[in-house]
Formats: sequence, structure tokens, C-alpha cells
Amino acid sequence: MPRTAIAPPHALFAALSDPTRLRLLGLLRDGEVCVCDLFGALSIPQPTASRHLAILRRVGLVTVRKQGLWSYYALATPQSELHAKLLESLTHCSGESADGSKDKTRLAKVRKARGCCD
Amino acid sequence: MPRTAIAPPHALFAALSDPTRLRLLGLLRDGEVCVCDLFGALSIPQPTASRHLAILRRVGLVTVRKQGLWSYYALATPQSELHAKLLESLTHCSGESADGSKDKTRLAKVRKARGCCD
DNA sequence: TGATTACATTCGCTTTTGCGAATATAGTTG
DNA sequence: CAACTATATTCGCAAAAGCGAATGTAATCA
Repeated sequence: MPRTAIAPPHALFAALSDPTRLRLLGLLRDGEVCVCDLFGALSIPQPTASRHLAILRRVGLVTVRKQGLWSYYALATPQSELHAKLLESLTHCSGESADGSKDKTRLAKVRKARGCCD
Repeated sequence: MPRTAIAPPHALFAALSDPTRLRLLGLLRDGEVCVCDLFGALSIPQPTASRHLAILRRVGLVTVRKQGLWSYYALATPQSELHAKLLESLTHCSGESADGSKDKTRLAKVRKARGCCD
């Protein structure tokens, strides 16, 4: 799945077919977030977060901005109508066991603790 | 995934993460279709169609109506906002290489040939 | 009842996916 | 340059998904 090609529909759905990736995307809906904050908020190992973010990146759902030692991930601007619809659908993926808002709360907490990311 | 429980978001996306299942759903957008017409139109083995339809059924994306010897599949009415959004997104899944409109053409052809289904 | 038709399920196998652990890379700082 | 930090990638393995082939099941018909 080269960066230059547009991912086929089934690949986009596949990228969204994992709970951890949906949680990551949920945290990105309010703007870009540093990797350390992401895996901190979700309480998952760093390599796990990196691998999932790579999957989202390969299908063009997220973008990275590297600044110094940190990587800031953000939702990509839609490349197709399907992509746009899927972004809309993300709005309805956090109702699950109310943990979407809990993740955001923990993200805020992690950010205040500020162990990294300028 | 019992019929009574609502499938979690990631399970819905997983059900849509296969090209064959997207093609099947594409054929159902205009109304219910008999299994024999479905696998005929897509030129796939009958057990393959049945297995994919079972996956879509288990997450509540399609329903079956059995009439005599035939099974008619149809898109299920949305059970959640996410479900509704995903149905909308199906509209934008036919641009893929094997084109959804070609499948529909072949469905019409298979239906005229009428080897089965009243 | 036995044969046929339409569909569903199971089996054996290969491919893919996800994870933890370890390692690699690349900026940063002393 | 060496040590450190943030992130990415690789490895080995276990679990899951998909497929073709075969088999099971239930309704229909002779």
C-alpha cells in the first residue's frame, strides 16, 4: 500500500476494524496529538501505538508531522467521498462503553503531566 | 456475536473490510436478492457467498427472508447511528476496479436467465 | 419415499493479523 | 562523540480470516 496510491474501500474499512485504532482516531478528532500522549492516554505499549498508527498512515487516514524528537499525528483531510463519510462515522464510535470520553479525559491528564512534547 | 447483541463498531468495520462483501452489499442496495442470483452475478462459488452473507448477518448488516427453497437477503434497517452512516458510505464503494455497476449489470442478466427463484 | 434443488456449514489448509519483546533509527543533549 | 529520548521496525508466535472441497439440511417434487 504505497503512500501515493489511494487505498481501496475494503482497505479503509480494514484499517478501522480494530478497537485500538478506533480509540486512537477518537483522540485525534480534536486536533494533532504527540505519540507519547497517545500511548499514554490509552495505556498501551509504545510499539503497539506506533504499529497501529503506521497502519492508519498507510491507508491515508492520518498524517504525521515530525518536529524535532516528536511525531504529531492528525486526521488526514479526506481524499475521497468515502474517506469523508468514514470520518463522519467516527463520531458514532465512541459511545461504546463510554470509553471514548474517558480516553479524552486521560489524554488531558497525560498532557498536563507533561513528561515530553514541548 | 449473537443476533440479539449489537455489534461493536470495530466489528461492523471488519464486516465491511472484504471486497467480496462490499460487492454483495452493493447488489443489495436496490432491494432484496436471492442467494443464487448473488453468487451468479459475482461469479463466485455458492459456499463462498453463503459464508460472506453469514458474516454480514451476524453483525446485523443484512437480513434473510426465507421463502420455500430460496433465501432472499436485504440490507437491514439501521440499528444505530453508526450503522446508518456506514450504509451511506456504501454509496461510495463502487468506484473500485471491479466496478459496482458491472456487478449490477450482471445481476440483471442473471435474473433474466432465471434458472431459479420464482 | 427417494431424488432434486437451494442454501448452510464443516474441514483442512494457507495467509494475514496482532502482540510482546527486542532491536533499530534519528534527533538531542552533555 | 557518547548517552539519552522519542519513535519506528523486526522477530517469533498464537489467533483469526479466507478459500476450495466436501458434507449437511431442509423444502420441493416425482
